[in-house]
Amino acid sequence: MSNHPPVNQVLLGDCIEMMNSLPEKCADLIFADPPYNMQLSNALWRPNMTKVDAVDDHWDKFASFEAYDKFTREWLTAARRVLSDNGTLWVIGSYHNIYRVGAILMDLGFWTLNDIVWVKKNPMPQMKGVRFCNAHETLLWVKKSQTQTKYTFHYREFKAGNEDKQMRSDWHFPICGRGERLLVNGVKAHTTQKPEALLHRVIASTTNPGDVVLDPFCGTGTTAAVAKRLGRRYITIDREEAYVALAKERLDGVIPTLEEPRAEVFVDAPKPRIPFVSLVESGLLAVGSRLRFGNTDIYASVHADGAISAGGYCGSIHKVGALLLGLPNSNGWKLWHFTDPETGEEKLIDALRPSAVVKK
Amino acid sequence: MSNHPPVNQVLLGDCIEMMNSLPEKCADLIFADPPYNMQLSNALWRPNMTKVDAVDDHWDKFASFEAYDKFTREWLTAARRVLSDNGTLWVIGSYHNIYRVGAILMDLGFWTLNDIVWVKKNPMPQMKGVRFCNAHETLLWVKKSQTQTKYTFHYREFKAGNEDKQMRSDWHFPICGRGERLLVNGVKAHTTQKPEALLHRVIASTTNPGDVVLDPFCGTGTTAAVAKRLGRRYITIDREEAYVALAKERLDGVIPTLEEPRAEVFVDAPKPRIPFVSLVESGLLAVGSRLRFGNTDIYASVHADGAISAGGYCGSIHKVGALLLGLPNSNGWKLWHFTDPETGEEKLIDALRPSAVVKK
DNA sequence: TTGGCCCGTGAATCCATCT
DNA sequence: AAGATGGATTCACGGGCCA
Repeated sequence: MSNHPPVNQVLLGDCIEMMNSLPEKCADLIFADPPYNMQLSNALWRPNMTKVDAVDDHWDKFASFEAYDKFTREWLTAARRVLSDNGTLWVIGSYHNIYRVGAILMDLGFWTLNDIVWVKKNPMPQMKGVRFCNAHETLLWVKKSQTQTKYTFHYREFKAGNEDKQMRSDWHFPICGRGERLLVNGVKAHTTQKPEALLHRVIASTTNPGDVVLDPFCGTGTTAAVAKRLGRRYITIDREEAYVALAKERLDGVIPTLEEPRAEVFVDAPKPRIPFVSLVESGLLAVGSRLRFGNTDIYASVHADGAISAGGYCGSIHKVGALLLGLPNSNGWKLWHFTDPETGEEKLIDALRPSAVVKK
Repeated sequence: MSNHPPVNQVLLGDCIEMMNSLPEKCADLIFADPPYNMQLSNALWRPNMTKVDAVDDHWDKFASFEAYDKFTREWLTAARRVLSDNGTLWVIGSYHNIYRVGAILMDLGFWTLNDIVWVKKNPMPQMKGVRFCNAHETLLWVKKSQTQTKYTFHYREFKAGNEDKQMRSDWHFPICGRGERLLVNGVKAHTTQKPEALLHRVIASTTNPGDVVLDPFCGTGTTAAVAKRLGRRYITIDREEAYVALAKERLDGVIPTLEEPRAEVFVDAPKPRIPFVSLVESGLLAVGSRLRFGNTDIYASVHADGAISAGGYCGSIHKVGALLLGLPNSNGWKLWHFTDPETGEEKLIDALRPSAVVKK
């Protein structure tokens, strides 16, 4: 295998073997929708196709849980190897498998960022009236380790797209409907095809354009299709030739929708980081000028080196502010006010930061 | 220990030992809110520079995942012994623990009926903008084994109380706020008190009046309080004397709200905005309160699950109303009147819907 | 009485960079 | 590598105060 991963391809084969043949740390994001076929079918029948009738035949169930756990550990271990050190991983599942997957993720050292519930607008009803209608699925979003500090998350952008409120852990989407669902000879091509809207939120929120998105359980290729549409690269794997063929055909029809470049000024973005002293150096604040602490009677005087003096303390705007507040730390930019020499208005020194950058 | 369980008591002691000292199979329902093993490290400050009052209670400290798993296996094993063969068990948790709990439940032979997501209307925000806002918790509802055939589930009644649509796995309740939260000397008595509305839905949907409800992690006694209010018996355990004393005092103040007997004929039929049961869960309508049918002499009584009984029929506000009118269907919101406890005025229950929406 | 504003607070695995 | 420093970051609801 080359040093460069085979991007924008649908690979045929066992996902564990295929991932192990890819270069290390080549994926920026992994999204996985693994099978969970261990209970409803397997647990009812023994391997020799006799029906399990014992009331508490734990052996059979235990064996199939173990097999599922082994499979899960193996594909997650392979996934971990190909995941970039700044990458994150998503797994989707239902109550049949997600608890086992979640526990194994923790055991392998992954660290949970969020669990997300996909609340279905139109779930399959509960036919027999013996349970609550199962109207959601669960996604786990994890990083490689507790100590990993960097990962991609477009918090600010999704907040802007969500009525200026931070995006929550409950996501509301309809299930994959008739217009979206892939059919082969009039019957659905895959039983658990996921809606593109769900993958859109996953990929758009936790990757950047150009990133490599890996899906080890391709199916109809929804992950790869949304990745391609959003200008990401993809690698996806399935061991069924039929799915590989289907996904390739689907992907051929996907045209990336190019975003225009983002405007320079993001409203509500943090101010540029500048040293406080540059306000003094640039003349925006005169040496010796006075800063009011909040709306109190406490004033600080500005020194030529960017330190300030107030209440008997000399130090940074942050440290002096924190001491006056009795807190371990503070953001001095949001505490101190200067008097605008033109209007006589009192304003936060925070308002001077953009000017200082322009002046540089 | 006697053959009869010590019902309607708050027991002081380790829940594993205490459960092992109870008679076998004495509980019809177990609801457990175990420690979540939150693993918090540093203090968290809000943007307004106040400190988040974190859950740093000693009872939430575990040395490792293994220690937490061992604890979980032990209390679940003890719970299994005291759970009736027709009983079911609920556990609530967050992503910190629920995946481990779920896997262990399966390993012990419990069989999942549903996982339920409690979607919080008003969660604590994500302070640092580095994740999605964690806006839900998860409940697991399980039976003792795959082969268990009998358990209590008031499917029809909750469907009747939910606009004639089957109750789903996503439950929307606000968190336990001021007003409901117990205070001791002005500070919260417990860091993780659960809202009564949540327990109402659990207990009303999966037990019958007179059933024994066991909660091994009593805390402020919410489970027992709701059980008592709904005419169930309770056993609850805590190893902290302070919590036991608090719960006892709380329970002394709880008066059971008696339901009238259910009418013989249950009307079951399909129709739809706010589930009527929300009015009951949120306390806007008391269990057992009476609703007047138009300006007639006919009165209905309200059941804990949102069904009503009147004129010999039990069912939704819509279907019972329709039968009384001799029509195929009706809008129950426009038919039934309640008496405002403050003014003594009769008003349409429709008038309560906005309040319920706000609460939701 | 009512409406508006301010403040407190809730199960939270919650920073980035430089020295 | 660990510690110090700069400075970025929140939503819904209820209660109390004041006009």
